Amino acid sequence: MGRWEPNTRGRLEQAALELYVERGFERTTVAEIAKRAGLTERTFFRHFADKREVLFAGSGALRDLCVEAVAAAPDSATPMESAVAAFDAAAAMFQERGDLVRQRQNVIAAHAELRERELIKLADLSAALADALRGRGVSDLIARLTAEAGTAVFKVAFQRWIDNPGQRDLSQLVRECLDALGGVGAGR
Amino acid sequence: MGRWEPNTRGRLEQAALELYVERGFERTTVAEIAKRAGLTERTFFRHFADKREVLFAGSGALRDLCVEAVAAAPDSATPMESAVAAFDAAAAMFQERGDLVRQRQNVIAAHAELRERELIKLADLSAALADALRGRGVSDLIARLTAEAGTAVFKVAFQRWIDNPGQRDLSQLVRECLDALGGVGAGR
DNA sequence: GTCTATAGTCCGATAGAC
DNA sequence: GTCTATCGGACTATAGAC
Repeated sequence: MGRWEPNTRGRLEQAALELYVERGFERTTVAEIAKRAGLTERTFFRHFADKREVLFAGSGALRDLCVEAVAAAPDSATPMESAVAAFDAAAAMFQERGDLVRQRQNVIAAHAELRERELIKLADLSAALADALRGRGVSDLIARLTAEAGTAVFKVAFQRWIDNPGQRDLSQLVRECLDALGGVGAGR
Repeated sequence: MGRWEPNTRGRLEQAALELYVERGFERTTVAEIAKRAGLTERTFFRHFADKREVLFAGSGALRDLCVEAVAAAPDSATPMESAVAAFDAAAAMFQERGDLVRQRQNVIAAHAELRERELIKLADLSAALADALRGRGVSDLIARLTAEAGTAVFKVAFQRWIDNPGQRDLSQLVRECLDALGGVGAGR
């Protein structure tokens, strides 16, 4: 038991999300977030590189989860099947924290700066997936294409999941989108 | 002939790119850009929303070009064929300004902030393509999937084009990537 | 065109854990 | 002693308000 309250990062994350929801992202200062968490501005920046990053604290863990799912896919799996295993893992994580994810997504959708950050996190995920696929012996070109196209499909499925709350399972939506893309003919 | 030198925007764009190349994006201040263009800081911000945006001045025109290409595709074209027409138009534009595009891409690749901005411009392009496809009577789901997956393919092709200068035509690379993705089985 | 708030960095100080 | 986490103040540049 130390001098400080435990779980500094978590408190900052929660305070930030609350304030972003209450007053909007732009009308919230870092000083206010820190104050609500019982800390100072300076401490916020020790934990998060900038005001946006605090909303994406879980993205590293999500990426690791996806990479592990690709690595754990059976040898017989095609590149796209391996990628789908990753998205299933991601979908399960989102499904679990449904309300929190939706609240967070509302904030992100309302601010271009946050959408930018979200997109680069997705690009990081895609790069990590491509790496994982190369680790399975997939060629560089196919690894990149599978990761990018898979991420694109996931993006569409996720958006549908957000827009239609409680209608369908996210991983089911991913499969439907993938089938639809196959039907449209990626190579035609 | 007015009181001011002509082509204010263009001069700011050129000064910015030069300085970003010479000293790096972060080590360049807006005041320096304005000074080199013979203008004031204030004028810079009247033309560009922020320090990043000056590198993406052409993105609106590129998006329009792509949208027009989709609209101009023959009625018999599949959604993906229409999207490919858009990417062909984009490829021609990039091919034409090869050196400038590479210089600009070097700067972007070196700075996360700029990659973020690039990604949102690509997302805007994808959204515009989806809109154009819906305008052709394509369903919302297929329009989004085609636009997102097509953009994903273009991203990979563009990266290869940047990494291997002068080897192959960009539009040819797009086709090769699309074929490779079709081969890997988007829907399997 | 001037003024100002805020983001974000840098330096150092401090206080506990080990 | 070392390591790590918080805090304080001064500072620059961006970006928006007036």
